[in-house]
Amino acid sequence: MLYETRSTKTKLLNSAIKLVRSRGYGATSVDELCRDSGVTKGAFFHHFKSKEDLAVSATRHWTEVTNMVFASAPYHGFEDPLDQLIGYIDFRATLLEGRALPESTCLLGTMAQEIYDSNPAIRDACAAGIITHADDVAVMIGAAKARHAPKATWSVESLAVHTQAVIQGAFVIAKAKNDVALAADSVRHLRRYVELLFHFAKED
Amino acid sequence: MLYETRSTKTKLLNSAIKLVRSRGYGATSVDELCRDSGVTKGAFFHHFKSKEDLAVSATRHWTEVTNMVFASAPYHGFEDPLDQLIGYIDFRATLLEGRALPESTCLLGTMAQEIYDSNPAIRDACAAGIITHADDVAVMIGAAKARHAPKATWSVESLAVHTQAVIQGAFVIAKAKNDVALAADSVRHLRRYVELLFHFAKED
DNA sequence: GATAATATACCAACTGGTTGGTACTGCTAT
DNA sequence: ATAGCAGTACCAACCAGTTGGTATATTATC
Repeated sequence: MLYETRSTKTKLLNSAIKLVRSRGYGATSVDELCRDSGVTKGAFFHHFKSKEDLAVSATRHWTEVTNMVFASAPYHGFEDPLDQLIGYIDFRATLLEGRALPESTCLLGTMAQEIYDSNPAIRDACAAGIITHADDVAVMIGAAKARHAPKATWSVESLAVHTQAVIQGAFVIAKAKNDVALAADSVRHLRRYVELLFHFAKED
Repeated sequence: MLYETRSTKTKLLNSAIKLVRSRGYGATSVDELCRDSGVTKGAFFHHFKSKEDLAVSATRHWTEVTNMVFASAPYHGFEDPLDQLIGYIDFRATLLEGRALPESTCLLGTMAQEIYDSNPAIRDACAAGIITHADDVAVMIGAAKARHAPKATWSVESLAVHTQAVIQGAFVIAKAKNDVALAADSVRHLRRYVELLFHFAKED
């Protein structure tokens, strides 16, 4: 086909992810988006009814892409769910290695932080993406708890959400100090927390 | 005095804190700032040479105000630095109670997330504020470590920064899900982490 | 299987409104 | 009276979104 509707749309979605991750939503203009993806403004508004619509679609696109990254990650190979969980955390740490800040951080957290009070549609789309991921983590945590810490009092869901909070917070600190290494530091603390949580449960 | 230069300036700073915390930096216009604080545009640019200048001043103002809040917090009364540290974390949790989201979250984290790649001046001002606070926490952690866990391998500074990362991340998640309670949840996990870290150190 | 009708993809120019910032004027305290 | 403060009017640049139109693709009709 000569009219590449799929590629025009994905080009815009990828530009949105790229630009919003470094400038934020508000500071990314439709014109910039068009320039970056080599698409005209007419084409933009043919595919998306508004800038907000693009943002919502971009969160979905982001969720799909990242889901694939995690689906093919090595930690799924471990038999013990606790090993999987620790493996997941380590995998998150490797995602921070040798990458520049804007390529390391999370689109969803960046946008949510900025628009949570003024744009419910985007905010909810971000929340959905984060929760989808947290639920995947919760499955590992649930299985690990059932096997290694059945009597522990902490909740599976709460710990899963906490893992995401730590990662999001690590990005904020890394951005403020302009240093990705700080994010890896916090992920290491998260790893230790999970280890302590299970190590401790095994003792009694 | 009739020309209240101090109050005009502080009115603008307070409006900046209020509006930026809910809309973000980019989406907060100079006109809105003026409207909210009942100040004219001429007065605005008399006191601040640019919108960016206001933002940098606002981070300093924010740091001063929050420093005073923490300085007068109850946890300083404890003799044992570990009690102080746990008390600090609990105090952070109480700051989340019964407050709406925009009044609970951190100006510095919100701004840093948004402008880190496009506005170094504001970014550095945010980092400075966060680090100032992390350093205060590091003092407690250092004293607690010296008394209760002198042989522990984790670094005082790294843990201090991590406490701030967790709190920042808690805000991001709370914003995405539009629920302050989620932030308190993560702060509780942070408390447990610190407890485990010290409890564990005491055992060997 | 040619043709007409319709739907989709795209484009450049433009619109009304907003942006951060400026120029200039007037007020008020000392 | 003069220096610092506040008010009004304004600007060029930019914003998201619309316009009227063309080019390509798909489908319906014969």
